[in-house]
Amino acid sequence: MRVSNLFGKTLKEIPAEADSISHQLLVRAGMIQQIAAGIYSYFPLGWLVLKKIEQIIREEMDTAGGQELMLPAIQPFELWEKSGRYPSFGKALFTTIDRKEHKLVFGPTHEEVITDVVRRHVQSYRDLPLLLYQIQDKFRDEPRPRGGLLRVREFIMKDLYSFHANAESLDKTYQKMIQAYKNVFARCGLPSVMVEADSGAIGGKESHEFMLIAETGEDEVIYCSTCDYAANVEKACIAKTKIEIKPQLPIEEISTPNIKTISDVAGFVSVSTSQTLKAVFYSADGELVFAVIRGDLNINEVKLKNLLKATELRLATETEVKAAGLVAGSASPVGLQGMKIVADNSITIGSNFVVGANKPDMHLKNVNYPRDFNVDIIADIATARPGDICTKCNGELLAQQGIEVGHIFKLGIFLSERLGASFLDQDGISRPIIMGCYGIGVGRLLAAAVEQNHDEKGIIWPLAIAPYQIYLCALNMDNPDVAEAAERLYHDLGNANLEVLFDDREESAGVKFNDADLVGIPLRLTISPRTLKNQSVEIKWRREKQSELLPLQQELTDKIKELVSKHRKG
RNA sequence: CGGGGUGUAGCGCAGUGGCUAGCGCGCAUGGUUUGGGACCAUGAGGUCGGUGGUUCAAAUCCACUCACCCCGACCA
Repeated sequence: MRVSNLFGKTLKEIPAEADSISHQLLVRAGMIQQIAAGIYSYFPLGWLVLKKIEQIIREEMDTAGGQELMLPAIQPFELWEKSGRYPSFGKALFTTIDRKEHKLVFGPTHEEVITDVVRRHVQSYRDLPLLLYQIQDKFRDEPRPRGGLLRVREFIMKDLYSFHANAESLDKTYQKMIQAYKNVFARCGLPSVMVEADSGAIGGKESHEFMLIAETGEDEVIYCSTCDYAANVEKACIAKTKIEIKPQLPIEEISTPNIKTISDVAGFVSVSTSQTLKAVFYSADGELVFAVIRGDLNINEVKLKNLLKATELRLATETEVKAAGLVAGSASPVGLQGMKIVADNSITIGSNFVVGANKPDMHLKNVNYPRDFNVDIIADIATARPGDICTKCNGELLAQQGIEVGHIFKLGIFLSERLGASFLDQDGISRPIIMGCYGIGVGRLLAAAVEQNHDEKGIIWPLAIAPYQIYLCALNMDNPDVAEAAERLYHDLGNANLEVLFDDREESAGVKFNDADLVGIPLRLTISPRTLKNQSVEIKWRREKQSELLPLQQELTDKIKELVSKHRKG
């Protein structure tokens, strides 16, 4: 492709709307353009990258036994009523009504449709297992799209759905997909980490996410400094520090004027925060819930939400708290009635706690569970933090920001049961099909690649997903010798099946070099009167500072081809 | 949905009631340049987000409204 013909212009200035690095660079490089909040067009350079990522994904899915198909973007709302997932998607589910007043959904994902497809075609265990995938546009009416391509409403996603006669078969495929995902990210040249994950609205039991580590990531990854444990903070478990259990002392009421926070209370009574209990109030689908946890820990709202099987969980408002007769800052599970109490299991690790007294400016000392209060549910609802202890090996946990680019789930049978997808087993008994699903956000992966690979000049594409492998930069195109040598090289490189973006514009060297750096093509070749004087071309990798001269001769294209393939392997 | 912000040329911005709405980038034409975003000259390009109001007079003041961005809520 010649730059003089390429659709899409580079920009010198940072677009006002773009905040994240990847958004700024992708717009400045002329790769994407926003048309509405969270809705983008892909221009040729951006689309080329996307197609390369898609191709790598396709090859890995095919290798893993997947078959690609295409599913409708618009789906009947009834499918979502049947699956029962309508409430958990809530307003993100984008619906419309056709001329016959029939309610339709723009697919936010395709489990419902694919299950319906499979339901009609699978009758026997002999038809299983089955791995079907699609790469296409989906739409979620996100409350707040942000960060350019990092969180959009219309997005391209690869989803593979697997169908099984038994759990072993699902396990086998799940492992295969883990390997396929690792291959995909490795082949893209993007280091990834796999972490244990919460399965969220999608449902299901076991679930893992694939993250690209980047400072700007929205997700927090907790990982162990010594073993291989890694989990999304939403899911991560910690070994709660043991505290010596002392003989239980009688409860004592103490005056604590104007003392509300845990650290103030602990300081006032001269105990560590781990000898206090913290109370937090939530509204779970409208019901007030009293959550209690040891004072040195924080509540993990995702764990709490899952535990309560709540669709909506938020902190209770001040008004709601007052109306329930609770005293913020001095609340206590002791003597509390008329509301659900959920406790973190840390309240059993410790003794003689300091808690609120349910009276203003008063606290209680020496409170012990279960001697002094009862709870409705006791479970792990604590948030992991860096510095906490790993449950697997007692190592120290650390945290990093990551961008979620893939998520895989063992769905089980809840969808196939609800949608009536069953098969006859060897004994002629009808059973629900066991399912798994495996997604990759293709556009987000592209953006995450930029977040991970850039410098102050622009993007630095990994070779495997770069829109072109080579940026051929001809300086002084009005010089016939330059023009001729550049045209010949462009032609030869093309014949050697190298992907070349040929900057044939009559622009100054600075403009061309800056554009080359901005667009981020891995290898730059420069031809100019200066290089021709030496019968050579200049060659420079985008990631490196140094350039070198290669002699302009017959073997040049072979030499470049070799460099490119060596770079790809290295 | 709550809080904050921004809408003026393709892009980035200036313009707080008064003449024909400006500047930079980009674009067009001509010329001089030519290894890290060159220079000179000339030129094209505007429903000032929209609607309604106040006024002799509105990009500018008021009301409503729409869009976009940021923080939070939310989020495979």
